[in-house]
Amino acid sequence: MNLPFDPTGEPPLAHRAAPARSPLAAAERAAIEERILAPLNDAQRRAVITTAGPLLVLAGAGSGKTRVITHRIAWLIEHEGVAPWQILAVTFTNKAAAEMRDRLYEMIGEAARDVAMGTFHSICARMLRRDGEAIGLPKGFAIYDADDQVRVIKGFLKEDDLPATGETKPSLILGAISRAKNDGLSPEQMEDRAVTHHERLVARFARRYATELKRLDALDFDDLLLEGLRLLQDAPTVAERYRTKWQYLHVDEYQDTNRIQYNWVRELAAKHGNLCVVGDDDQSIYSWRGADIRNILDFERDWPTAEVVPLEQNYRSTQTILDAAHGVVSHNHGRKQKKLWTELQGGDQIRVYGAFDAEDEAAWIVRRIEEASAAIAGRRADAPEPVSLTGIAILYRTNAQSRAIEEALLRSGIPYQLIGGTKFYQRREVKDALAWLRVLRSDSDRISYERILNVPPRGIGEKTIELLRAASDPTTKSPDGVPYGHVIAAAGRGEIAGISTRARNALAGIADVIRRLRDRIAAVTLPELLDGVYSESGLRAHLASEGVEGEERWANLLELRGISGRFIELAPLDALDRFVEETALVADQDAFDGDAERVTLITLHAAKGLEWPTVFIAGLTEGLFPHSRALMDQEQMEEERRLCYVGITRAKRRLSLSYALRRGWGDGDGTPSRFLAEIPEELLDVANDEDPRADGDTRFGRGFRSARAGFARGESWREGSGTPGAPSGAFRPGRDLEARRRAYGAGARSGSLHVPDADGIDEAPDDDEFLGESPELLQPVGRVPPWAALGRGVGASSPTVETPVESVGRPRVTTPPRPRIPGERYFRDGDRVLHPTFGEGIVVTSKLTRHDEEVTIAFAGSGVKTLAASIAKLEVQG
DNA sequence: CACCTAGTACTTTTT
DNA sequence: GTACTAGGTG
Repeated sequence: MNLPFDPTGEPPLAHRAAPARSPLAAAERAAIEERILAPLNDAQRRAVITTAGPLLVLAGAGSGKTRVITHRIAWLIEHEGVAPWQILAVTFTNKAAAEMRDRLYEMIGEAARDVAMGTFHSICARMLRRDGEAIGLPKGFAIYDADDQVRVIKGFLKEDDLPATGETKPSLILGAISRAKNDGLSPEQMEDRAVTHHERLVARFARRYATELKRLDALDFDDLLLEGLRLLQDAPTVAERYRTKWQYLHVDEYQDTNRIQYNWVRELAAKHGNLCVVGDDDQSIYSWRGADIRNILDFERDWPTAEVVPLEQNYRSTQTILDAAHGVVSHNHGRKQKKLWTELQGGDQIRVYGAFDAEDEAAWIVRRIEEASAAIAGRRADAPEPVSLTGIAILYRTNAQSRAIEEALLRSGIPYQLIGGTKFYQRREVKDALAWLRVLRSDSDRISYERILNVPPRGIGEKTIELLRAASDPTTKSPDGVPYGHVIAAAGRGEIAGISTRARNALAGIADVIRRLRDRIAAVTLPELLDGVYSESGLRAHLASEGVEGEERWANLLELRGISGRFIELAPLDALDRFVEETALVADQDAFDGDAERVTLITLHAAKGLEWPTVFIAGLTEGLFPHSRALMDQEQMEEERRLCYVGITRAKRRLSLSYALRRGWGDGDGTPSRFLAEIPEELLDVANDEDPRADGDTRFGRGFRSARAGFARGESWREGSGTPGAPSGAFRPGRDLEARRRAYGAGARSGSLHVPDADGIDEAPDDDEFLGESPELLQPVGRVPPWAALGRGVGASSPTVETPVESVGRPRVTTPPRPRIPGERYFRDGDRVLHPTFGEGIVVTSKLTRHDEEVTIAFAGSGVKTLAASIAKLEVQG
């Protein structure tokens, strides 16, 4: 999380003139010029010193755009004498903003703190927090995420007795509402334009949704932008203040801005026109979120005096990688013609592997990583360069693909960090705790109240909630409705008929807890407030009685408490506000740690803006990547292609592309992706080219060469041309495929040694032929618990484990307990531990929190868990 | 009212 | 393989 900056505050909003610019001595000036401009090429330099008026920087992948923005800001401050707080930089993620601030800090020191930086969402949120009242917004509005939104819609569906599936699926309705909002349509306009039955239905929901959010004092993500824009349009005094304050505007990833964001920027820049946007039309991958690629394509039309600076020298990748990326993206139409170049001629060929299935694919990736990291230990003389795990990333199209890869990594003991997936702030217990905090700030936030009412279970069920809701809804007596918090207090006093005694007592208890916690807010720190929430809400006791799952959740709550400590310098009420706000706006990517000695697992979308020496892209089959939803649509297909371009250009030195001939449930038919066919063949090193269909097996995709030839002839595949889920019995893969699957497949998973596969084929593999082909494949997997080497560091030899696997979970040796020293970690990386339920595991890492130690453990059968040492009954094994 | 089970439907990407 | 739902039981 990016620590406090106040977009409006220090220095105060009241307009101040820029500090009087004392004329710089010539020598001083020359020194600044040298320091800021010397590291730049000609084009970058031009972008940095062009400070007045509109500027479009067309920055190809890896061409140093972040560097241009930071140097430009440094230039503005040091050379042009602009005050830091007169500069605004909008980035795509909070992480990017934090990084930019760090880099700027290195260049110019303390002044970096005062530059306004953040995402569109976070900047708007803070402006609205401060000035929202000017357009009638409540001071303490809540920010609703996808989960909260779904709850609102589900409430409607319940009222109407409609199913939450099919055409009234909440996410579908919300998607339609969001699109309309981003197109600037009001619910009324939606209704007017609705033609189909479904459009009318969505329009009605949109109207209801808007009314309801207003009543709940809540804004969703779209509202933050819309209201942010409205603030600039409808509150002239406020708008004028911001326009005067922010004299120099920067927008990164401009190709991914939507219409609302575009208008917001235009409003801010209206007066001075000092607007620098940086982007690359080839990297536009968010049209589904309303991003409008025309914003960048038409910039010169919108700002006729704009200067345009193309950055075409790439500093990141080898020529081979750039040629591959260009090979793919040049199949798109309507792009700004450009071709990146690099001084790094040549480079390793791009490896391509056609795997049997997703497990085989993951295993292949793991082997390549092991090979490369063996080079660190100096085991491989021919290794090109040592590789650290920090420098390796595995990219994929959908989050679901991470599972197979995670399992393979876990098995081989390679540490990894997963970006995305189930996010910390979306976990149930974390959201529950945050709901408690939100409730403390607001009487209206019904969604949050309903979240906490029965967590832990207090005998408040659907019926009670219905009564509460009815009491809260507008009536003739109270046309605006009654705030939910008041209703709860009233119900606790027995003023609402029909509520059971049990529920009534529970509600009185909740009202009482809320009252007590509210009294305490101003007097205690945020972590202490959370302690109060945990104990008085009963959350803590509840989790303690929930066994192992409870431990894990409790660990998350401790983590949340730890995070809340970052706001400790602020006044308690502000700290609460900021904490609740920022936890609502954190992005996945914000969790990425670029220094951790771990392999990174990440979606292609989230990988934008990042880079690694070694990159794997997995799942390159038709239907998965390009995704099936793009197969019929030219525009969407082009976006998939840009996504592929983004993926390829993340790699600095080595790139591997892989696909699986057979995938599970419907995500692709196993035909190698057309993107593979679009890369010039001489750049590729095809490790495996089997074509099961040549043997008449239609359960698999075509082989690489056959597919390539097919694409060259203009053939196309549609989803389903393979036959995933074909009737069993037809399954007759070539024996080498079968053997590979056996070596890597189900039988080796998660410590259980032998599971007959789903097809019932359970004959002995033809080991001889198999071993002859690649002897290492049978090695540890399937013979020893695969997780045996966990936590021992990469490149270390796997320890021999004599224990038969059947005995896993039973202690063999018991050693005297290790002394517990306060303030020091008790568990060490690599410790073998025993847990009453999860069985045996290896400590991956642990860290101290204020009152406890959180231990991350890889268990044989249950995966990786983080447990609180004080609660979990963990035994260290000898 | 809470918990369990079995059955069903569904899978993009995210601030 | 999972996430969610409905329906039954305690």
